[in-house]
Amino acid sequence: MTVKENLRPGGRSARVQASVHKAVRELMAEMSRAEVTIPLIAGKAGVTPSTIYRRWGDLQELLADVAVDRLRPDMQPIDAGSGKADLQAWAEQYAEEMSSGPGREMIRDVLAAQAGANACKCAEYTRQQIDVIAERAKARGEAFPDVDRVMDQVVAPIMYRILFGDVPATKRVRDLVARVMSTTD
Amino acid sequence: MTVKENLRPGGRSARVQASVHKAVRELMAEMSRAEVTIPLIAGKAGVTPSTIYRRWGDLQELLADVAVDRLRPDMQPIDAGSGKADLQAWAEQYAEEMSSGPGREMIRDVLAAQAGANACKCAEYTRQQIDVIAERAKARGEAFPDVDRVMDQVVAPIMYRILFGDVPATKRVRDLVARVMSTTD
DNA sequence: TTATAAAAGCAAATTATTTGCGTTAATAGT
DNA sequence: ACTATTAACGCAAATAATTTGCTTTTATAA
Repeated sequence: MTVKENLRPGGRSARVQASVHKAVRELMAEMSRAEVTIPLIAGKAGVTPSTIYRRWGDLQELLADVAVDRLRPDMQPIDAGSGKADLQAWAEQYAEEMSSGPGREMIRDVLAAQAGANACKCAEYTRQQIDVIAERAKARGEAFPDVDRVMDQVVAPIMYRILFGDVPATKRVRDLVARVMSTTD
Repeated sequence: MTVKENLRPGGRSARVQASVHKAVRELMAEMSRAEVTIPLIAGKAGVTPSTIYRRWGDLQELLADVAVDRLRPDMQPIDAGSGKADLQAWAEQYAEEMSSGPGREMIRDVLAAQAGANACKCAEYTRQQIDVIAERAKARGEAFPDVDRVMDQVVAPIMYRILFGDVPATKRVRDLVARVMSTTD
């Protein structure tokens, strides 16, 4: 039994959404963000511009919708043997991905949209990844800091630097992890 | 002696910039952001739309330019008697201002723009405020954490929550300050 | 199978953006 | 103080994006 998304007549399944998302991803790969327009996307997706305008409102909302999709982690954090090693490996990869050109653009797209729901989803994805690491550590019998604490002391500083300044260096990420793992409270 | 901004002929002083900024501020006060357009701003500022397009490129860059201006602190952090009290008072006010409706919009405008320079400026303003608090504490002979540390453990978590989720509660802000002031390194 | 309603297509109307060219005004050099 | 120079601005035409009214299509409910 498939899940029905629309409970009323007129539901249009996900065909348009899928082809529009695909068109956005492809266009963003082959040209600069400033050159991507809704008529262009519509043409590539085989739909009318007005369909996109009515469904997403404007380009920013559409880009945010696509970006949050691409920001969803596609795998579990790797198991590096201990909670600290897991968190360190995860944080380094996170910092690298998010500070890359495409990573930065996706974050910007998500934050630039009016609807705040997309940004919340991103934070939720991150939190879930850390949750996995925390649960694994607890299952091993290790001490592991509260997830909120990790969000505050590791994730937030990494993201702040990416958004408001430079790329966080690997050493700095390691320091952040070391600090949160060393403090008892 | 006034500082010359343009070293070549043709410099146009700051008249247009001032009137356009003023028009943006006034329009943003009386209508929603989605309704503000460049032709509207141009009309109110008494300039031609093409002037704005040529000077700022697009609406986002203009809004970012105005926002970073408004985000500049207009006074020194208040002196509450001690480094910890200073930082606590400052952090609470910062969190409140930035999580307010206008505050969120200004941050979004700054981050949504392509040019990263505006975002850097914002972080620089914040860092300067904390610098003042730190210097004052040192002048009193108090211990005070490194400014980078305060950025990581107080400013970044506040901003992360504002951008990616809920409004940070006062209690949480106080906890962040208490933690950074208690750890030796 | 049929009725219904949400979403999509189409095209005209509106609005925003770009661009070429003439004009204005700030500075450099005399 | 005067003139030459050049960047920025105004204007208007051309182009492109967005909105909107109406029709058609299609997924679901009955």
